[in-house]
Amino acid sequence: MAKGKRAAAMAENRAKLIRAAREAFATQGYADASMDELTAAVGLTRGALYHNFEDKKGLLWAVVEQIDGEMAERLRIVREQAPTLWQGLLAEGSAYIEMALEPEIQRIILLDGPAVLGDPSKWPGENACLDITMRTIRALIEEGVVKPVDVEAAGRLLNGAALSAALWVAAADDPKSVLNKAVDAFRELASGLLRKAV
Amino acid sequence: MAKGKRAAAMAENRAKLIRAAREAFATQGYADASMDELTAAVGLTRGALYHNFEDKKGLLWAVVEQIDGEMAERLRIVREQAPTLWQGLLAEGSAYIEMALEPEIQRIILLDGPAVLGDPSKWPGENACLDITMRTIRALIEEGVVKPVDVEAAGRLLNGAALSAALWVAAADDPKSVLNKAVDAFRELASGLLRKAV
DNA sequence: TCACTCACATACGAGGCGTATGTCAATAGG
DNA sequence: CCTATTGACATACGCCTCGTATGTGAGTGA
Repeated sequence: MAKGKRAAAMAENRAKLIRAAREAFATQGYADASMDELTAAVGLTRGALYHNFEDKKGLLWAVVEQIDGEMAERLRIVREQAPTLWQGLLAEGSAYIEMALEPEIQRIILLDGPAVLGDPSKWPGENACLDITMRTIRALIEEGVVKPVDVEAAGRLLNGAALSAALWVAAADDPKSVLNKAVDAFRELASGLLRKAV
Repeated sequence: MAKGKRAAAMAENRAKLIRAAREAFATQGYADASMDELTAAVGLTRGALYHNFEDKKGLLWAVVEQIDGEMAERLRIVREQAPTLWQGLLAEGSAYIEMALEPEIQRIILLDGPAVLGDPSKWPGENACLDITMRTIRALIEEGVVKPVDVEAAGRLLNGAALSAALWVAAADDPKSVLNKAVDAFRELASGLLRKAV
């Protein structure tokens, strides 16, 4: 029964490397993160890295997948706690904007990810955040609350608006007041999807 | 009067390097563009590069400034040709989406630029595109066509939506039909800013 | 004509990535 | 219980790239 000993150790090391990579990529950026330092920080060498992952890019893939999954889960919870679908959509947008304030998400998911791995919409897990937004919009159209727009188009543009807002807020000198303006503007834009004005 | 001989040659070489950099950065991406190859392609060495620009990043700055200026000029023309301000705003958005189809703009301005140089809103020239959008929105508010929203917030979110749409279109298998959907959705979202629905 | 400047080339060192090779513990089989 | 094999990881090497320090020759002013 001592069969899983090596597999367990390997999973442990994979997790350690991903944890270290999240830290390094978030603080130094992908390009400036040294694989030697990163692996040494958790008591390993680059040997472990190239054995567990394809290459440096492969490690970024793993990190991105993990963070993306966490974000999707958080958005799901926010949406489900809202009293109506429409308010859920708005809450999702706000939550997304606020999440992008976190340096880890901002740097890895919003900046380096697209630059290194290409268009996020083609990431495996298919950008779980977008998926959730689209599902909500589809339901709202069926409810008759939202105009019969193209679901994917609306979802992507809403996400893009939220993303832009997030980057703006993150770079602002006074994030708090800017955050309010951004969320307000997001709601105004989103209301353009409504069948009739509120 | 043969005073400008060296200065003229220098300006020439600067231009050549920027041209080569636009080509290299657009096709290979910033990280994978070799400065040796890039300079050799125009008959120079890295010596010229580090003399004319601060470093590799400095060359990217120069390229970004040039492209940004061109984009702003194109958007200005589009806006001025529209019959009304509101239609000008929509036309700007569409034009922006279409511009992001160009690999050069997509790769350099939308992907590598933010990742390497940081938040575009803090670029010198202050992101001329955004500036134009904001001016238009301000005018529309004064006309009473648009709700009294925060100008910067609305401008940024609109730009973000357009950018997202552009990346989507660029990565699509069928850019043409996707472009239509994207532009439609953009108009719907933008209409959320209107004082009364159209 | 001569000294000086400066735009650019050349030479050098440091560091990073990817791969080929080595090593030792964990398993499987007899 | 002993041995062979696997596989996870470490070590060592080569190649490339960036940035800088130094060299050089054409242009410039007196």
